Amino acid sequence: MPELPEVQTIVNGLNQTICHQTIQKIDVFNKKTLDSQEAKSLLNKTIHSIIRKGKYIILGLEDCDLVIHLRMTGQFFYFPYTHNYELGPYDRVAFSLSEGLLIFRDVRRFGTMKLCLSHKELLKKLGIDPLSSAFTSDYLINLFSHSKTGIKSFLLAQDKIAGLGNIYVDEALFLSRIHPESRVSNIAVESIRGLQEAIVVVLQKGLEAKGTSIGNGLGNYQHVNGRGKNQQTLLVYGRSKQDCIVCNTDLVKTKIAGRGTTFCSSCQILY
DNA sequence: AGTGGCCCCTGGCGGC
DNA sequence: TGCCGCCAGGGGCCAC
Repeated sequence: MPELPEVQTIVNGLNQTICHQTIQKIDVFNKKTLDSQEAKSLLNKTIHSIIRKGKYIILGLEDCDLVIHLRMTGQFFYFPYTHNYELGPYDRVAFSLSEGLLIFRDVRRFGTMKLCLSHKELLKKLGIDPLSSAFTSDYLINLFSHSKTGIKSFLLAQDKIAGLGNIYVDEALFLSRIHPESRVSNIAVESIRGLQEAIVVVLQKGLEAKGTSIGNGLGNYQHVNGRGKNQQTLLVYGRSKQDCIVCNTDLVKTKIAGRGTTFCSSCQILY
């Protein structure tokens, strides 16, 4: 389940491997992942940059952008031609680059690749990047004052803050001691400041651990060079019925805003 | 504006 | 053991 730290880790890995290489051939094994006409027009183009916007990966080509979303199970792997690679059943797109093979693997086939002149038009609805310097507590307080929705759905909405997903939202709400069923307009200003700090802390911690790799199953997040380590130090996500690390109460799992949500009913205050 | 539900998709797992 | 049905979930879309 790639969120901001996972996508950024993948982008970092791609920058170390495929930047400045030219796309010589593309094999599309799943039509919904990448349109075959769009694939054709990518041929002989050089990858000049790889950046992240929210949870999107943008390959900057000479005169266009390839905008990629991994959704749930999208993964990238890179194999230099000195390494013999045999295609697997979940490989959806294979890019033959000048020096190696870039594989897009996606078990559930939710992932998408779209070609456009510039990513700016396609991604214009994305909200603020939570790791940018503009993401301050005053910014968040202002955002909250214009909304009456629940905090869980607010933090998951990519048009407000771009990059948070279910794992880091649950972690940040626990750290800032805010109950996930709280209404944003009711949350005390001091708690919003705490939440802003908590969001940055959980994302940076995830980034340092190279992301969260849950389980060993097919399609679970990996970066270009292996698994992340953040799953080892999660405070609430995936820990329902286990002890809260602060007060020893059993953590609760419910469904809020359509998402599985784990929290401590004792530590986290309902506003 | 907000909310809830459906859809996409498939492996994994709990329950019977 | 074997099978059924549900769950995971990002985001787009639709109805209310």
